[in-house]
Amino acid sequence: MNKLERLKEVFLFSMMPEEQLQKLAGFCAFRKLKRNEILFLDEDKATSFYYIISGKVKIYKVSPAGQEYTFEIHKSGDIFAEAAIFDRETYPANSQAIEDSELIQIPKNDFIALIVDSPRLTLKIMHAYSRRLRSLVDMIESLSMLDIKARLAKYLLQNCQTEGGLCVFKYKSTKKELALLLGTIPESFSRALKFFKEKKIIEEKQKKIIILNMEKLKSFI
Amino acid sequence: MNKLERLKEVFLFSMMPEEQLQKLAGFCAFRKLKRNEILFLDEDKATSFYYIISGKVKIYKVSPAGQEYTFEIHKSGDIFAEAAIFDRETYPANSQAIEDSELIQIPKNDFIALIVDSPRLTLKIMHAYSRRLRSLVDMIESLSMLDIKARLAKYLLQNCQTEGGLCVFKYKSTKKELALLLGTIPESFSRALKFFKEKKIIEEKQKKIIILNMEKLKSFI
DNA sequence: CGTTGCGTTGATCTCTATCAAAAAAGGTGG
DNA sequence: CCACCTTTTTTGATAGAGATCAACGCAACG
Repeated sequence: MNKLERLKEVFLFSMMPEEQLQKLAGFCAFRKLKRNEILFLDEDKATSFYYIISGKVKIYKVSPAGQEYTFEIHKSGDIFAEAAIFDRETYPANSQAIEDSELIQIPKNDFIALIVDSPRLTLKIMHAYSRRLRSLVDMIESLSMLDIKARLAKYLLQNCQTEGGLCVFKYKSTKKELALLLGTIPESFSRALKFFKEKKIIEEKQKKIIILNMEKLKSFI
Repeated sequence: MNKLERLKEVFLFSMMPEEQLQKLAGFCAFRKLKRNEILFLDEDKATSFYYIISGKVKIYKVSPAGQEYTFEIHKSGDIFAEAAIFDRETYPANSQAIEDSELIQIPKNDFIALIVDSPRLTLKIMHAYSRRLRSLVDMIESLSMLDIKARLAKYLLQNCQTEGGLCVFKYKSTKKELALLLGTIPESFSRALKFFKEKKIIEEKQKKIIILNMEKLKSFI
């Protein structure tokens, strides 16, 4: 997979026009970190932010007494130190790889320049942000208001696609990941699926879930 | 409350510099809608987006057969039709007040102009978005990983302020709202508070929660 | 003083995480 | 293609967290 393709997988960049993406590819860098390698230290000048392709990176502080406190552990798919892009001049904490990791490093100033002299890009990014905000708020609502069956029903209805008159949801990964995405565990997820299958509301084939009765499914939300 | 103050309450605008906010106040409009009044129709030119001060507004479509389907019901505090700001030329659905409502109407083009010729504003807005994204992701993690006590502990630790050597969390609204914010109900929230009070980890005074033992509180996360 | 809304407490019941184990699905090598 | 092993998924039994329902204390307020 080349640089450009990898960049497109990062949510923040996924809606960027091709032209800008190529510029971005021009100044971003791919970096590999060995386990325990330090990425940056507290108070270092914040020149870049990062996207994790693989591995894990922790963000931590060390107290005057030498006590270490970990704030966050970022994993593959995360963007981090991005606060540095928009406000801070220095990093607010230390960062160290806790596994061998691969990162994309994006220099802050080049990125800001890219944004600033391209209103269209700005709007695209804002739009991407808006959509993401909306979907996160939606997820929070679901988690706090709905039980597992309802969350599953909602998820299927929101993510299905019509295919030969039928609504089908296809997934690539494992059911375990779907379960986690819905804020539950594989066992409970399996039981929720079973529930709808027994009621003939859905049907499973390989890695497809076919919705047989959308109205009934909706009624569980 | 004047126009400017009201605007500051809208998250999207809350981090805008005063100067720009005043411009915004110059071209936004306050509108009142009677129950059942139509705000815009599907395919109408999308000239504005809206913030709801009070009331409820639904977004809906009508099928060729005359069947109506409601997509969303927006309530006070929501921004809506904001997709229109960033990508679309026309509204993607109809919108109608389902209660008497009051809205702030923000013309899209004026708003875009405000953004576009002010890179600093752009960055501010992006920064605000970033922070909000982060906090929402954090909330999702909490909801799916932590029990009520842990969520309360985390929330208090994240939102407390030092005051005379003590860490204090002050709230303005009701406990009911705090409960909902933590994804639970007043009864359970009250029990969680009681749990920490009995353990002498926190103390309540009026609308303040005083953290007596931060270490112990942390240990519940 | 009644009334109204908020907060707390108690009793109960449901949902779902957990633990344990079986079943099914995928690989792998012969 | 089959036997074997690993991983994923399902099923069952159990326990615990938290929602629900009901009732009461309490303050603000007309």
